[in-house]
Amino acid sequence: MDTVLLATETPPGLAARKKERTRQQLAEAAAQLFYRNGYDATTVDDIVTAVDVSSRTFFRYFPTKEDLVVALGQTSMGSFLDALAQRPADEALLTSVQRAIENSFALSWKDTTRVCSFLTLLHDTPVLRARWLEESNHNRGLLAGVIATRTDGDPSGTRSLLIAGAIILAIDTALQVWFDQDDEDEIAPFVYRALGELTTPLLTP
Amino acid sequence: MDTVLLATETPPGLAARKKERTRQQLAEAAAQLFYRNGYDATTVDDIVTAVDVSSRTFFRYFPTKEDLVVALGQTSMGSFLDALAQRPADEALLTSVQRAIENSFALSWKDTTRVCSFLTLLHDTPVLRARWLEESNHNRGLLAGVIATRTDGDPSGTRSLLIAGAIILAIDTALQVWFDQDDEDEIAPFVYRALGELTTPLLTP
DNA sequence: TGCCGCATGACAGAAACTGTCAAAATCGAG
DNA sequence: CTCGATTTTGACAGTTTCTGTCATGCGGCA
Repeated sequence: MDTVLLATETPPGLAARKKERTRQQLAEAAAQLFYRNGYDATTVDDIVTAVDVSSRTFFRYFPTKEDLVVALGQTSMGSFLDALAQRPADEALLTSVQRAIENSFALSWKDTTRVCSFLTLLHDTPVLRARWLEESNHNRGLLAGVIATRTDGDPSGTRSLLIAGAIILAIDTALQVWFDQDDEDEIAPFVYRALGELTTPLLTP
Repeated sequence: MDTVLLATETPPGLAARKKERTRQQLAEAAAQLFYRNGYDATTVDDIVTAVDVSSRTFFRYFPTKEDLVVALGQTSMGSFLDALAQRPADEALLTSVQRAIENSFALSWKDTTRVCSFLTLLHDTPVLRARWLEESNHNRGLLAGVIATRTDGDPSGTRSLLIAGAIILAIDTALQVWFDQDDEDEIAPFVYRALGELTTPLLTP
């Protein structure tokens, strides 16, 4: 059954490579057009013309035009969740989160100009902001699951959802603050500072 | 200049009343159709047919089909912000928020079936969830402004945004938890409980 | 080489919008 | 009440996103 793969360079066949290549081309062409002309002003037709595929093919790769942007912003949330899940459960959650970030998001955040371009796109395209928030909302559910296993609590209980939401919130807020005062500082410190705020009560009784 | 208005019953002219009436009719017809058939399955044509106006007119009242749902969910966020702004600045923020809620959201939350219908709509229509989150995100900015004036901090500083975000987060989470275990309990206690959680650190260092 | 499967392209069409312009209703003044 | 100005509406054409369908063709495999 299993063929021995020594040259794992390109495990899948030629067709699969071509497919992945087309996907990348679409994403890249779209990114350039979006950053140059804006999201709304860029039609799917513009994108497929640049890559020379049919518009029907585009929608086979990306269910909607918005999904294309989600793919662009694909920070490594999956890696983050994996990394977090593998931290020891008795470690302080803040520490676990920081360590997990170092092995996942931190890499994407190195490319500040890329992050800046992406945040600009979100900044002045309400529909994309909405889509991204929905993505964050989805991730919140996943994160709540991981957190619940650490405290063997209810993944859909108030506490888990609140903590997960707060972590996502801190990250998003940090990115926004970093973006607003756009010196070319590193992003990570902003995030760690925002996460640090969560160790103090947000409301005083 | 000013004509003396004794019968302030209907200050604006006949046209304005008619306009408002059409708006209400559109909203109500849409609500029924959405709740009955779902959001996606309901076309703008269905809605305008029910009210007997042209589809072009619909888009003069609501920029998009989504905005119609936002109007349906119009909880009194404006009232909440006003009420909060008028609380004494030296009062504990949690208390201020609770009092402000009592005079704004609490009223809308009385109609649990209505809230339930709306949350159901959000639950199984991703695009509406996204839109609603964007709305929440906008409100977060406004709330951060009010909070900043109390602590004379920076409205777009990390702390203000974080606190505002956490409050919105607590409310949304409470609504979701209430919705998931749908006994016909009152909503307010869920919200107050979630807000109470914010008085303890969400992360331990 | 020759067959199979899947990706692609070329349609046609639904549905959400938008611009434009003429008809109709409302309003304000005489 | 009438007339003209302003506003609201409807009709129409057009763009854009997105979907179903079906025939063509390329890559994979014997």
